[in-house]
Amino acid sequence: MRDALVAAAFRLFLERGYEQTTVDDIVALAGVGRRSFFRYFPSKEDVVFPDHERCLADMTAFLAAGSEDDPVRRVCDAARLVLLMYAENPAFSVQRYRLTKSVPGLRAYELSVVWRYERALAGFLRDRFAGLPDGVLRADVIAAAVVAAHNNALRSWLRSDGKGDAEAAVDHALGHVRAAFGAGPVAAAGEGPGDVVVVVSRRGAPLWRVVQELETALGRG
Amino acid sequence: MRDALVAAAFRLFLERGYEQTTVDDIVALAGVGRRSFFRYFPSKEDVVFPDHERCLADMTAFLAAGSEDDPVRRVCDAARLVLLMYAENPAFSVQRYRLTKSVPGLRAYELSVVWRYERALAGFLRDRFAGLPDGVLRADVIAAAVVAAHNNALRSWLRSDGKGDAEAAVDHALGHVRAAFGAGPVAAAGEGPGDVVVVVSRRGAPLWRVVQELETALGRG
DNA sequence: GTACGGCGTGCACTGAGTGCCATCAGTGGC
DNA sequence: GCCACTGATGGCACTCAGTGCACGCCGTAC
Repeated sequence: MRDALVAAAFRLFLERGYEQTTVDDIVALAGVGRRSFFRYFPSKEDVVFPDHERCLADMTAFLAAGSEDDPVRRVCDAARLVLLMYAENPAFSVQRYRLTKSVPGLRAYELSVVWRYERALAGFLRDRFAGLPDGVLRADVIAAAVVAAHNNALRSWLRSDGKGDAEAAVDHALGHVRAAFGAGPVAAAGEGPGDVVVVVSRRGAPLWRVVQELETALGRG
Repeated sequence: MRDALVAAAFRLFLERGYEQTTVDDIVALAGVGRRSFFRYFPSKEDVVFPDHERCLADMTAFLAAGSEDDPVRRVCDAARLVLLMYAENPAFSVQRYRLTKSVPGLRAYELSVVWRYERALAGFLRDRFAGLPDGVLRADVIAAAVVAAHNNALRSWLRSDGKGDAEAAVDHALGHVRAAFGAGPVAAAGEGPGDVVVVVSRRGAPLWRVVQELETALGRG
């Protein structure tokens, strides 16, 4: 029933446009009652993004489950889950992309979906950075950067009709973020019994990362 | 007339909530015709953000006007314009913040407004980075980071009822972004013999002192 | 058979947003 | 004084998304 509604909706959206299609048209084509539509989709916009709810749950679970040394890497991996969802069904994703690009209402709705992903990532980072100076700020900024990089790669893949290697593009884009925020000092040696800590860093490395490494080395993580 | 509508709308929104207030209620209180409301505000949500259109135009003009050596600095300055708009009328901004925080529909609308700011910043950076490798990606990521940092500072200022120094908070937040992205990738990669910094610290040394030393060593006073 | 809970459906209603036309003030030309 | 013209406003009717409610259908338990 859900699938039938989605199929009918997309057929009409592509045929005559999103705003020119009423919910009555959709349910008529799908052969179900109008009231049932709103049982499966809280709004007309939701039928365009039928799988984001599940994907968001997957991401939340992924973040809650594993723990890695580098939270930035973990968050990048979480973002990749979204790409995988899009890549599961390239034809559908490309159609939807064209739709959302041209309909302001859908673009606004997509923003709120992306926002929820971003908040999930930021929440994870906030926990990891708790106690660090400006931890919340860093978490928010890194989450925004990860989402922006991911979306940049995703959108160019969608613009090319799903041709090309989406995973490689996203990896490349996220690599930039990790270079800016994730790759900190080359080394930090402070684990030994002595009372001296040595940190080696490249010039231009992000200060936050250096400080984080320092704190760990100094025993304040 | 615009102002009268905004005033009436906010009075009712605060009194009985956004969703419990109909457009008819607003125009009745303002003493104007219902049709006139939609002449001034394309939707009920727009009355909550009556000055963003102007602010967006200001930002676009600001970006189009001046040219500075460092595009990242320019973009950060542009973001400050938004803060200034909020700071112009702290009481109103705080009220609106409470409203948008608690009403999902308004939060979604705000996202689309923020998105337009972000696209303005990203567009500026895309022009400046045109031709550079991954220029578009870099532009999008930096714009997102700037917006996230700005919003982080802005929101904590709003949460504190407009007490405290908003400008300082935003400057601090944007400083982090400029620290991460201000020095371009070429400089960050480091060339020449002096691109490695070694810091030696005693365990138990005050962290702020270590950071101070680091900043000096990394060339970021 | 009967009671019950879940699912789909029809109906009526609210409220946002729009198109169309009437009204009215201000303005310039004659 | 009179007449067009223009722009801002108001009123009215309409579409359509979304909701609350109650009804019917069906499979299961007892």
